[in-house]
Amino acid sequence: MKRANGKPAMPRGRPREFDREAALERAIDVFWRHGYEATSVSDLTAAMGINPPSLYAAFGDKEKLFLEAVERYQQQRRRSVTKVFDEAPTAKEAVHRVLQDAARELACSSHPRGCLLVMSDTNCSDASAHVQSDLAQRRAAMKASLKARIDRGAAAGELPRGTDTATLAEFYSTVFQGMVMQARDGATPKRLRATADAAMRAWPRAVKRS
Amino acid sequence: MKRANGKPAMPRGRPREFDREAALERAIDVFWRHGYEATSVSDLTAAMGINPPSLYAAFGDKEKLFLEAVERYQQQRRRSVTKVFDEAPTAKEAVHRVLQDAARELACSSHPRGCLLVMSDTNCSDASAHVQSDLAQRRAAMKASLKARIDRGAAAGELPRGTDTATLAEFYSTVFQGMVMQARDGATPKRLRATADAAMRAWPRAVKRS
DNA sequence: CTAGATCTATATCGACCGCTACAGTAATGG
DNA sequence: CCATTACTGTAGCGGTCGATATAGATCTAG
Repeated sequence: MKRANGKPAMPRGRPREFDREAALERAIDVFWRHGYEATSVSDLTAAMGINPPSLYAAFGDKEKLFLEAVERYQQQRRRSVTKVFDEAPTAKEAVHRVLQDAARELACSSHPRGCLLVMSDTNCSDASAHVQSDLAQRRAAMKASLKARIDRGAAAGELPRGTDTATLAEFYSTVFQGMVMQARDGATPKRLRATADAAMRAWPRAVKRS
Repeated sequence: MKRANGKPAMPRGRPREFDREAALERAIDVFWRHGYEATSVSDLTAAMGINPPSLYAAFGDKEKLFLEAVERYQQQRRRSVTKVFDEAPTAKEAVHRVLQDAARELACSSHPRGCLLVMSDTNCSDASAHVQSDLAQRRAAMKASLKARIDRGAAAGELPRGTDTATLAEFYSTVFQGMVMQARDGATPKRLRATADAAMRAWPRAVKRS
């Protein structure tokens, strides 16, 4: 609820001293590294450079902070994927480029390995069921957007008649999630890239027409 | 340190009242469901039907209990996979059958979804680094045994010359781990099977010789 | 039967969890 | 200036964590 017009219209009282967005970025990094449950509020406040009351005033509680971190994280990823989906001339090339980008990003040294949406998926108690279902929805949405891009390619005649695009989307989602785990286990970008290239050999080939 | 000779040679003192192996099976189930860190000793004692001192006397501590559970779990899986590797006539069929078995087992209703070796992989703090490295070694061993089977097929001339068997093994390990995550997200055995079949289309084809 | 060992169950231990009450401080609008 | 507001850091809430001290019960060895 920041100001959006020309006038300052500062909120009353003493303004916040820390940068909310910068703090959120720090929180993303910690959650990315350790997941939701394994990250303590102490870890967060230490990394964000603030005290617990400031965290709770600015973000609500640990769960709201996590969900906001996930939303921000995913906005950035979605932008990148959407760009590839739009620019790639064919569905096959779109999928290939997304996997290649993943191979580079999942083991990039400038941020934690793996994917924030997957990092909190396992090793969780019943207490975080609400968070789990939110993450599951987001993963399902990713799969759906992948299927939509493949369907677009199918409509353009890029795929053999009767190709099961749902299965195809599910397969490449599976490969992506597997690559996340491989990255967690120390796979290099080069190894991940080789895996991505191997996966593309499963793309349906047009039956020879003669 | 049980007796191994003919004589009873009972250990001194009051014998344990609960069945150690049955309790371990219960522990496997709980760890399988929630992973290592997210499982509390209270969860374990409740499921095993024993009290904390009995657990610590019989298994050492939570970490030793987990490692023993993992070892027992993996022995069973290894036996199944080894059988398939030995019986399948070709490497391709071996890999296909392992993935098909996984599709059935990962979403089987008679036990928790997913794979115990993967369930504790994410969402973990630095405190369990020792456990993490143990699990990573086991996953690496699985990948190595897969590569060994593929190499055997390559030696038998089943694969095109110059095929990168390491990449092939890594790709199918990636698919398996991805299937684990899909199973966690509610994929049915039928959907997993479709994904496994899709993955087999990436198997190298012999170049036409004309 | 006694001595010794190890089981059982209860009742904690200190440490940390997510979270907040409190007091002091600093910036605002009027 | 004052009154209001919401920040700041400290200190601590009830609860749970992994792990144990303790005491009584129950087994074997001699």
